[in-house]
Amino acid sequence: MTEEIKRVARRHLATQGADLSLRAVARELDIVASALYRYFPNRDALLTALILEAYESLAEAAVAAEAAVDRADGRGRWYAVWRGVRAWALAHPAEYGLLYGTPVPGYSAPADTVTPASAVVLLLVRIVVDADLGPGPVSTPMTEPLRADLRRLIDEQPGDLDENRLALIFAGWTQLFGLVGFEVFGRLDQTVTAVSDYFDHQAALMADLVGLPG
Amino acid sequence: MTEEIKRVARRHLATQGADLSLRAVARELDIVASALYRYFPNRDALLTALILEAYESLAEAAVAAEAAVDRADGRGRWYAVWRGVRAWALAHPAEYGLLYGTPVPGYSAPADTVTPASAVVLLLVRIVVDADLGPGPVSTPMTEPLRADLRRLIDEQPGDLDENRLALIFAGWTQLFGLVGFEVFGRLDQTVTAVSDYFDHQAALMADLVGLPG
DNA sequence: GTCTATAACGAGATAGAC
DNA sequence: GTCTATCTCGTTATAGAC
Repeated sequence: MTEEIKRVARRHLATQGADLSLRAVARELDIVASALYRYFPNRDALLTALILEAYESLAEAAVAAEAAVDRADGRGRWYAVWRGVRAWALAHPAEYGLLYGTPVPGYSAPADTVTPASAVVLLLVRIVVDADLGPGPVSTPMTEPLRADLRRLIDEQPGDLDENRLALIFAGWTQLFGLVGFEVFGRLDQTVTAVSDYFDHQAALMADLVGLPG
Repeated sequence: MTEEIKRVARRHLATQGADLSLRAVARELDIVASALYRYFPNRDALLTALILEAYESLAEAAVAAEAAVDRADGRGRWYAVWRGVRAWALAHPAEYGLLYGTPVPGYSAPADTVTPASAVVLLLVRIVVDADLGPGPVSTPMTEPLRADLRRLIDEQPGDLDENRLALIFAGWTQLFGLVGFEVFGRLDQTVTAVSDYFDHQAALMADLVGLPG
């Protein structure tokens, strides 16, 4: 039954936009709204469940796309993650909005969502680590607090990576979700028409910036 | 009176998150909620007015920040726009969400919002044009449809610019709003603590990528 | 015990009559 | 401008069915 509720709620999100109505979900299940409270203590709990599911779904899509590429082809893996994230977002725009759009008013994400939220960027990090590029170029000096932040993140991960390279990966990560957000939220509509080409081209630009050979 | 309503609504957006309650606005104005319909046909019309105002406010902030820098200092002007956009977004998070977050369900932005929405990217373009960098590096080949898109955009603008350079500027533009979105929507919270330093560093990385000297 | 329905509260957007 | 009425919503207390 919990699964059934989530399934319907997910579909409502997909068709109706960010508004999720408990009453509408219950109506479709031929159930009264208050009956939902047997399965979820409140609306936020249902939202949290949907958010966690969405993070996992996105991560699965990205991992699956990336896994289909030859391990030695770092640039191919990079492109695969980018395209995988974009394809998932276009197929699940409302869920994408839930994850990366305006936070739901009055809703604060529990701490459990931090780990699944970082799956994609970790994938990008792994690709670059596998490429074994050596220390990154010191294009711009870092302040000490920033360097400490990045070192801390590097220490949590296996493999060889320095702060400069990580900053470049983060640029790629921000670019990826910035671009997908622009497209999903319609902010590209009157500007670029060849969106797929544009996306691929930007993916290549950022792969260059990160230093992936190819 | 219309101005009064907008003023109060803007303040409500700023303090209360994305939820805009007509009743709350009316309550504060000591009138009844339905009286608002004398000035705005519905909630969406009020939203449209707020969105247009927000675009203008953001553009003004960016222009003002950029105007304070020596015309010859391209990199300084680039940084000023980035910091100006970030400062505005942090000061007006709900309005930022209105402009760049999840689209309001059932609300579609009228065409009037296209021009004010492009003010910031035009500012970035102008800075790069003023730097007179010559043709950009052909880092990655473009498809013909993409090249046509970019040429069309270039033709709408004065100055000397080629497609490759414009693609790099767009990367900077996406990066800027991706980064600001991450911060405003709290997606950076458990990752980077020295956010200002991180932001400045990314601004420098993208200025390098675009080719601004300094 | 476990689930569901009924009814209610307070909040909201909106339409129409005055 | 107001007031009233109708619709939505999340949520809870309570009562009843299996």
